[in-house]
Amino acid sequence: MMAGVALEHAILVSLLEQPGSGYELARRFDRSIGRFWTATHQQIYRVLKRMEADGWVTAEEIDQDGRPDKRRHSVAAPGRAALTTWLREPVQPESVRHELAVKIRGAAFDDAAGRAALIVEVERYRADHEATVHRYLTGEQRDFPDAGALDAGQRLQHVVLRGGIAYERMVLAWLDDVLETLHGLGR
Amino acid sequence: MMAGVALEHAILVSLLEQPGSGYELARRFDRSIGRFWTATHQQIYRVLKRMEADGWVTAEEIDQDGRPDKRRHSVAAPGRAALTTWLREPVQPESVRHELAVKIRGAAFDDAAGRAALIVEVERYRADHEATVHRYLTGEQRDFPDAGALDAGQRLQHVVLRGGIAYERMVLAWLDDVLETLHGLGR
DNA sequence: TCTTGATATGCAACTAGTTTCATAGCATGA
DNA sequence: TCATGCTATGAAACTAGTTGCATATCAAGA
Repeated sequence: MMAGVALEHAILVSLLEQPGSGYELARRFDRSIGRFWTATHQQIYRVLKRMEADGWVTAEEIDQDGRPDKRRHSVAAPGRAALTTWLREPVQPESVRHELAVKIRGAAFDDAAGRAALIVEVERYRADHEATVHRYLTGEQRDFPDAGALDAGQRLQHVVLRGGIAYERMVLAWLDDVLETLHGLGR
Repeated sequence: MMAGVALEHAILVSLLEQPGSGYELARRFDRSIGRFWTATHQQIYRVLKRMEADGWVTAEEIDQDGRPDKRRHSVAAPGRAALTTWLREPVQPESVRHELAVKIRGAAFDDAAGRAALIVEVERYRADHEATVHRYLTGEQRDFPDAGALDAGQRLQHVVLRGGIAYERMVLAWLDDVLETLHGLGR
């Protein structure tokens, strides 16, 4: 296993927090985990299958009524050992793919119509982030109502969520700066 | 060309700002562009070759004394047209791969020794970001000393740099929160 | 002279991630 | 009954990104 390859590890952490099916994991990656690690369901099912073959996770068939059966995965001892090993490796620098920043610098090579279109896009993008921060704040109220009464795992989940909130707020303030700058070019 | 596939476009923007060799592009990706789009030199040379074959960029052999020859690339009309088309496509959400956040949540499933090791890693990580924000601030002073006397391209580069600075400051504040939380678990 | 280090370019093999497509159960409402 | 939509899993093909290697020029210093 290479250092920095973390989808396996993100899945292990998520399954340790709460066992679940591939489908459930995919939804968690769309919400909570997806804040800092994205993955599609295809990728998750593939990696889950590999981890099962390697004995890192076990699966249990669950009959459900009212909906299709599912396979609930749990972390086995070798998976937990692999996670511990990985946890003690040096942290890789975060990698960012920020398309909007490329487009903003690219706007210098487009005309007024292109910059007007970019303003519209930035406003839409801003609305998305506005919605995200509200979702995070609602989740924070729901999951961590009493900051004094949390166990270790909850405190760690909470500090990561606070990071997500701080990130979203920073983005919103920066997008206001971007919009002001873009409007300023027209004057 | 798929939407959201932006290495080509990041290279086009960088070459429009300033023509240069693959090597120079790789250094820019380590510094300025790399703030929001990472790429290794191997990837850059490969994509550059493809863009040259597609007529998006042209290359000119430059004899240098005191160092090896290089091939300076410039954007050709089809490349500029491709960039304009891409600029007007909807902006994809930024994708984040934040390994540290996974490890913080993972620390709930490690022992006290593991958490102590994580604290050391977070401190090292914090020092890296501290150095980065200083580098950005120095670059800001150097490249944008007089905010009133900038052309459109410089203003757009400046607002992206301000985003980088805001991001780094947010990260530093959050890492302080993380360290406090990790220390709090031991008490 | 020999080593180190920066500049400069590139191939080959591998791993990770995305996109498209396919299947199927079951609930709800038109 | 039929369409829609959510739950649930997965294959196959493709594209992007990483890692390891290879090569070469030239400067500076041991």
